[in-house]
Amino acid sequence: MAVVLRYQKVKDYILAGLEEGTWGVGDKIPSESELVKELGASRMTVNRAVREVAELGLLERIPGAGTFVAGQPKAGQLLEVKDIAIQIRDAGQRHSAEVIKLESVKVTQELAAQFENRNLGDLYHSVIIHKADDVPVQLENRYVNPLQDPGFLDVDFTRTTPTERLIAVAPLAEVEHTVEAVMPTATDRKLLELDNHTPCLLLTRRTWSGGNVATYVRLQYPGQRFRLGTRFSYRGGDSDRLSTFS
Amino acid sequence: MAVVLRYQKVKDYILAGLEEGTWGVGDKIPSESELVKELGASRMTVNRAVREVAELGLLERIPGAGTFVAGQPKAGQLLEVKDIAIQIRDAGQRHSAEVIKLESVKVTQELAAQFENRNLGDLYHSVIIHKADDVPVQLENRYVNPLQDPGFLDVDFTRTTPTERLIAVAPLAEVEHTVEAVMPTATDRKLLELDNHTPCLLLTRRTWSGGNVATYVRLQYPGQRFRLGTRFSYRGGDSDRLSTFS
DNA sequence: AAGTGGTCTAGACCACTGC
DNA sequence: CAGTGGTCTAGACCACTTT
Repeated sequence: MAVVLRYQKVKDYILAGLEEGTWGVGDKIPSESELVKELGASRMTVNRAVREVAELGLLERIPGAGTFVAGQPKAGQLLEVKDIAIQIRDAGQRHSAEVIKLESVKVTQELAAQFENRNLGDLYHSVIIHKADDVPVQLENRYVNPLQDPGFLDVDFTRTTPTERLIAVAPLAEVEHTVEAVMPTATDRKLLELDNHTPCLLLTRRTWSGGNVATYVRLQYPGQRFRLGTRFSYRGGDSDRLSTFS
Repeated sequence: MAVVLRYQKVKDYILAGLEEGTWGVGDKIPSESELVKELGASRMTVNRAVREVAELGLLERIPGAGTFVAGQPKAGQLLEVKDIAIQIRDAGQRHSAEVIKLESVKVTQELAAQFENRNLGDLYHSVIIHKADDVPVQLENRYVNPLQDPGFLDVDFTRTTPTERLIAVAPLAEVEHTVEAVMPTATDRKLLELDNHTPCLLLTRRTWSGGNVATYVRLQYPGQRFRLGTRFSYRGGDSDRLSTFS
């Protein structure tokens, strides 16, 4: 028999009540001291349990007043974006990369905006096609702040990925993500070996390190060959990634 | 002066060390008892701090061995999907809904698969266009398990959203999300008032309640008018949603 | 004034790892 | 074996809300 953790028991008690509708949206659930009495755990333990359920977005805690069932729970985190090479290998396929560009470029107005107008000199620019079993699945278009990684242009990106490189070099402090649907440009279409009618998932990411924008990336995934997703359970806690190639 | 919480101080100490590169990827950070000595907090407090940083994906804890700097931190949660009506209102726009269909339908083979083969009778089906200031921004195509909400067909969805309704009726236990890029069908294109060349973001969601699939939804967002995103800071903890209409 | 959540402490026992 | 993280307790003080 598996030993059941005490704070997990308390969490289960609350989650069961929520699922069975013992308390409806907006209702007040038992206070910490009541749960201490009912369940025989210490207050620290009860507090941790309730705090963790609240972090899922299922409860709202109001100091001085009580703990209430939340109306609009977080839908659960979606799209945990991992390094593409790892994603491909996790799916049991062979990752390979083709370096299209690896160069220093002048800062355009758009790039200056993305990098928040710091008076930087040139930027490093890389364009890489990532393939799963020789089929293109991601077009990576990346701009890197040279201050964060002066040696970026000398790396062999058929052997390592820019993501891997930058994590080792510049520990990140902040991340911004955006997802949208786009039609690829003619050049991008050729690189991804697509026909005229296939839309792409465009994932844009900016990362900060030491107060500066470290990198600005545009990741394009062919709509037909790639899907991102998550399955999330409020009970188990751990979510499965469903990043799938189809 | 803001009072600094003790566990927050410990978190900041660790995060600062990670950001400044005091410890590199794979390195062992000070043990809990060392941090207790260095920072003068109790072990419970230190434990909470380290645990929370580890939950961000920045550290890996190995019982008996130590705490180590993780190689591939989670990129941060992306796309917190909220009810469309709230998203639109948060953006300062007026939400309106047009109900295209609200009916009972026979179960097709594809639907049976999505609902995991339970021998259900018919399913409820709704098609709704959500508009921001009278511009269509989401096409919601939803199937509902009648067992979860027998009264679904009688609701006036120009006044409330299906999401809002179902949260009140069927507390959810599990959520699955998928995102991909697609070209809308001719009918969908008309409903969304789009031209021939605009791709859509397709967000598919299934929710479970009491062991059964409660609802299966396909949400289509015109690529040009909608983007989803998040900005996430490891320090502050709270992330900003960037769901934007453009 | 009573109740609530938010935090913190100084101990404790356990299972596990590494030497 | 000593060190590590994982958990738990029984107190405590505080600021706040509700009555």
